[in-house]
Amino acid sequence: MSEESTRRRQVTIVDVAREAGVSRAAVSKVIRNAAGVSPGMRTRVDAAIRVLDYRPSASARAMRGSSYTLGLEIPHLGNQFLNQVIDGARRALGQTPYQLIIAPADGPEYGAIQALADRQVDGIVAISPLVEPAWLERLAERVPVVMVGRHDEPSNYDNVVGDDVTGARQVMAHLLGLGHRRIAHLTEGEAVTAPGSGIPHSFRLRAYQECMAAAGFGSHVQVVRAGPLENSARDATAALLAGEPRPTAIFAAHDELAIGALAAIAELGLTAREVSLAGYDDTELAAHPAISLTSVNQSGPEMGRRAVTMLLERIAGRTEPSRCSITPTLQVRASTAPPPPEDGS
Amino acid sequence: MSEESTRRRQVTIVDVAREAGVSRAAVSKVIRNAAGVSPGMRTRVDAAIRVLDYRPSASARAMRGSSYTLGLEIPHLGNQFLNQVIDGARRALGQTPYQLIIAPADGPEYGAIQALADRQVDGIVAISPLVEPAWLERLAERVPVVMVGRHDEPSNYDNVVGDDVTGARQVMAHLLGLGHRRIAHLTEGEAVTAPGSGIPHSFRLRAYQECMAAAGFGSHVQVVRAGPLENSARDATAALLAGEPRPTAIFAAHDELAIGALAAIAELGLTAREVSLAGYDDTELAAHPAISLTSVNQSGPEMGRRAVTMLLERIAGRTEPSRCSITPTLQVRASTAPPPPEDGS
DNA sequence: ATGAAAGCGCTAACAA
DNA sequence: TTGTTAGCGCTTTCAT
Repeated sequence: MSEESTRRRQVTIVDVAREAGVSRAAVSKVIRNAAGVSPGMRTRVDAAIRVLDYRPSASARAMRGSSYTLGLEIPHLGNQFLNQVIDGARRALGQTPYQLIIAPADGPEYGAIQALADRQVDGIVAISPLVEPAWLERLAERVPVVMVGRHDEPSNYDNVVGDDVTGARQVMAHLLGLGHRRIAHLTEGEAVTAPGSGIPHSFRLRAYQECMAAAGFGSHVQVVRAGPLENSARDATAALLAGEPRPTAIFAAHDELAIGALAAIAELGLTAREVSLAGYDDTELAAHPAISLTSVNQSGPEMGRRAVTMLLERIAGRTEPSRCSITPTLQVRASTAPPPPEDGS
Repeated sequence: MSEESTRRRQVTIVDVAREAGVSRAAVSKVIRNAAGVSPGMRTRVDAAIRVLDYRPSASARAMRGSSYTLGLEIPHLGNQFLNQVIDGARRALGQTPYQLIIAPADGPEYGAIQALADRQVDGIVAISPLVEPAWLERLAERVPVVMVGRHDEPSNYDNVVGDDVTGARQVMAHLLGLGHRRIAHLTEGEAVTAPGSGIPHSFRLRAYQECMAAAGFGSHVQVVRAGPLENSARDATAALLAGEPRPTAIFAAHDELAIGALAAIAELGLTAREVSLAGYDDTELAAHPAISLTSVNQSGPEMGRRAVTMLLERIAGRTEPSRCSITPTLQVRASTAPPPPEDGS
């Protein structure tokens, strides 16, 4: 009659306390490694925990103290660079009692970030979201937040960024040094590159424009934009390469765009000798012999590690905002080469 | 003296009840869309919720009912195919009240899956973990579980798999049809391909062996294994291609291995005319012109969608196990071609 | 249709 | 050092 084997009742701290012949508080102290427990007590409780296969309820814990959970929001899955950041974050958590959970967004990240907060995570790492800084400031009053990849000047949260101006300048110096004059920049939509948005792409774009102007090629500035769709970068590049005069080099604002551009280049049967291509992020694929993409390494794992470190500091009590900027380095590969000799020269 | 602007007290259901001039129970009913609330009540409560910017605490809800959270465990980030599965799962959740969170594992997945259970998720999607089926059965007694990518015969949980035998046979029929005789198989370690493990790779390996034998090339069976390290597939392939006689085709057990193999092939300056290459999963990259990899499409998004659907059914009360097998289709691309003419013929 | 009250599993004062 | 107890915010009978 009773639902016998269907759903066993959960083992709680009370069961452990009874099994070990101690109080609930004692068990609580043991599982939190809190002070004030005798070795004997600890031994007995640990034994009871093992016997009963007890698992503390994160929800119940969250109601009184911490959930021992850190939430990480990403704009979308499948971006290799972001995966590196996440991996760095995960490793940094190492032997801490915290568990990392990831909330993937799609489009405006408010929902995913809010969902993490609703779940009483002890802290949030938000990666490059399009959310309003003011909104984040408010959220950060309630829960520790570290933002990765935005050049904001937050007062309630921390941020970790790459030095995008330096990175972009390295690319441009490399391309200009090879002799390129008609260098195009492939980036994302206007919303993402708007000056003052604080988004890395806006800094890379500006640096591109400034380098072109400084080299005296301001009139050759050509900005191409890819939308969020699958083959957008590929199509945009195909259109770019069909125009006259064709650029001799393309600086893509990140590797994913570059891979898309490479598809267009490959489809036209062109090589680095005709069109040079540089990316940003130095993802795993960039090093692949079939791709061999010149790219800027801003060490994603390190960014993830730093983000978690800062978040743990905040959880531990720090309230002054902290910033961290990572200096990138250029990885030169086969996708960039000197331009072909000028036509009619 | 009091901590004024530092940390505002959280808005609770009590605040909403007071603001709306109703009871806590009434508010609870409204936020759950439960029956027995008058339109007027609903209106007033909704208004109060908006005014106070109230967010229900998932932890508190989890203690009495659901957490409205579904957990998804993946063996590791960065696998494009798994990302497709996740994306399918995320979309399937669509307008349901459930939020998807992801727990990345590394190595044995017990920890990540357990972490999700500890957090009182309402259900778990586990992707191809190396965990003992018996362990999962026990867990599934306490929380709804759907397993993706293992050919188990579970009694307490559901599973979603691709038809790996059919997929592998399609690859082999294609390669044999092109005239290949010395076909090697690149796969993962012994633990993953052990017969009876239920892991897809074991089925793909077996199908490879059987197809070779059936075609009369049993003596040409050559299984190469890649470890978990970065360039393992690349190195293993390089060693394979250095041997004599060199195989004319390689069937990689999944695209990631194939991409690694391609690196070795490209480094030797070889093309599809010398060495054909086929993968499995038909990831985005396989379609890239610079890669153009023949691969088996088992529609990851559909697998994710199905997994979530089944999980929601279980949450709704189903207890009989359910299975779902997805039929794959072969995508032929430029990486496979007829073998070169036999030496000394 | 609405409200009162018990209690989910845990932590943190405080008492012993 | 150990135990007692009061909640955390919510859902859910059960009255009204």
